[in-house]
Order: sequence, then C-alpha cells, then structure tokens
Amino acid sequence: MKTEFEDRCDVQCIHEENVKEVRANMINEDTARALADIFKTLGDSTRIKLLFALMQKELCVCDLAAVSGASESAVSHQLRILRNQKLVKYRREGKILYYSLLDDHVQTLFTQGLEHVNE
Amino acid sequence: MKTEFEDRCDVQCIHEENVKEVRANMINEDTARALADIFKTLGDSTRIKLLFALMQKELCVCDLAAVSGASESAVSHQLRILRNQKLVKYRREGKILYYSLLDDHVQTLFTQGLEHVNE
DNA sequence: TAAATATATGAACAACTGTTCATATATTTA
DNA sequence: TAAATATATGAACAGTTGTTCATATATTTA
Repeated sequence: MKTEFEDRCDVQCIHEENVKEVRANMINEDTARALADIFKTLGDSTRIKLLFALMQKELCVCDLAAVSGASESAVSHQLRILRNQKLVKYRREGKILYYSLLDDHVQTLFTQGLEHVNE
Repeated sequence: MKTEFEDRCDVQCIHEENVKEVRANMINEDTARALADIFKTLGDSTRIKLLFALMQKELCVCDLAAVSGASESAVSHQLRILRNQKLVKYRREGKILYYSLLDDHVQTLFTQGLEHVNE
C-alpha cells in the first residue's frame, strides 16, 4: 500500500544547520568501529583484571589465572583477544609464556576510566 | 572417581612471589566491573557516533538520528544506556529534548583511544 | 480537548560474547 | 622417544546486546 509520497522525509524536528555542521566533522564509520573495538576489548572484567595485573609486572598464563580467578583456558582465550587488539605481547621462556603490556595506552585509559567511575 | 588428593592444587607453573605481590595490589571485583561497564558502554559504534556528535554541540534525538544514521528508536535506546552511565544529560525545550555530554571524561577517553587506534 | 509531534519503552529476535570441556600443540624432562 | 608440562584452540552453550516494530507518554497546537 505505497503512497505517492513514500520517499518524502517524514522527520520534522531536524535542525538542518546543526546536522550539516556536525556531519561535516563527523567521525567516519571505520574509525568509529575501530574505536568501539578497543573499548569493547576493555569492556570485560576478566580482561580488565588481566591488564591491571600486567600493569604491575609481566606474568605467565598460570599466574594470570591465579590472580584473576579465571580458568587457564578462559585466560588463554582472553589473552588472544588482547593480543589481537595489540594490547599485550609475550615472550617465551621454555614452556612458559610471559605476557606483558604492549604499550602504556592501557594505563592512561584505565586512569581516565577510573576517574569517571569515581566521579 | 574421586581421588584422595582431589583438593590438591594441580597447577605447577605458578610463581608464588609474583602472584602474592600482584594479588596484594589487585583491582577489586566491583571496581573491575564498574570499569568494564564504562568501556562496554563505549564499545559500540552507534554510541561512539552519538558521543562524538555531542562533543561538537548539544543535539536533539532527531538530529542525533540524522547524523549517526541510526533510527530514532535505536538512538533513544542508546541514549538511555548513555544516561545510565552518566555520560550524557538532557534538557527539555517544549517537545524537544536536547542531549549533551555530562562531563569531559568522554573526550579524554576518546583521545586516548584514538591514539591507540592510530598507534 | 483532539490531533500532531518528539521521544521513550517493551517485546521479540538475530547476532555476538565468554566460559567450559575436550583436544591439540610446543617444549622440556626422564 | 615417551611422558609431563604449559598453553592454545575449537565446538558447544547460555547469557547478553542492539535493532526493529508496535505502542505509550509528554508536550504543543488547532
């Protein structure tokens, strides 16, 4: 039951100037997604704990499981996500993999995040 | 088929000193969850776009839908999440609600996040 | 006060996420 | 080289999330 005016914009509350202006400086789709992906990665309490622990010193998977309270398998899965997001790196020493933070962005983000939490 | 030593810790790779030390300075469960919740809130590209738009100026729901490309209903749902996390506030003017950022933590977090993205 | 407008909200549903369990891989040790 | 150890990975499953669609609410206008 299509009407003749189907394609007419039915929104009336738009402030055209504002929309035009904001649109011109809008974040692009890919950047928005990339930014969302980082935050998504930080948006899990297990991963928060792993990163927080690694802020103190490098740790092996076993140690990370012990301090975070998660199973070694769960930790391993989460470490892969952190690796993919370039948040952690590791070095091997025999059978043991020692994980550490890849850079200090995490620390800065945590500090800012905590500032919001404790507003 | 329970063994007599079932409760014995079967993990052998733990570095006790490290674990003890890191545990002593560990983030607590509630804080970890609260921190994860903020990041989780920032971990969606629609919400990223909404916040990014609001970094420029206050906007009504219609405008936010226009600049973000999401439906008004979707925007409204997302704004509720942002409100609950105390990231945005609004003022009413007649039928129209104007949303704006509640404080500047978002801007700082975005800047840091983007720095990581463009590492 | 009825209609129109701007926004909010609940239900439903598909897509995604985190954990567990079983198994695989890599390294060392016996 | 076989067994043990440390970690990784895939499948499965429950829980969560974001959107849509229908409907409700609040405000203004006729």
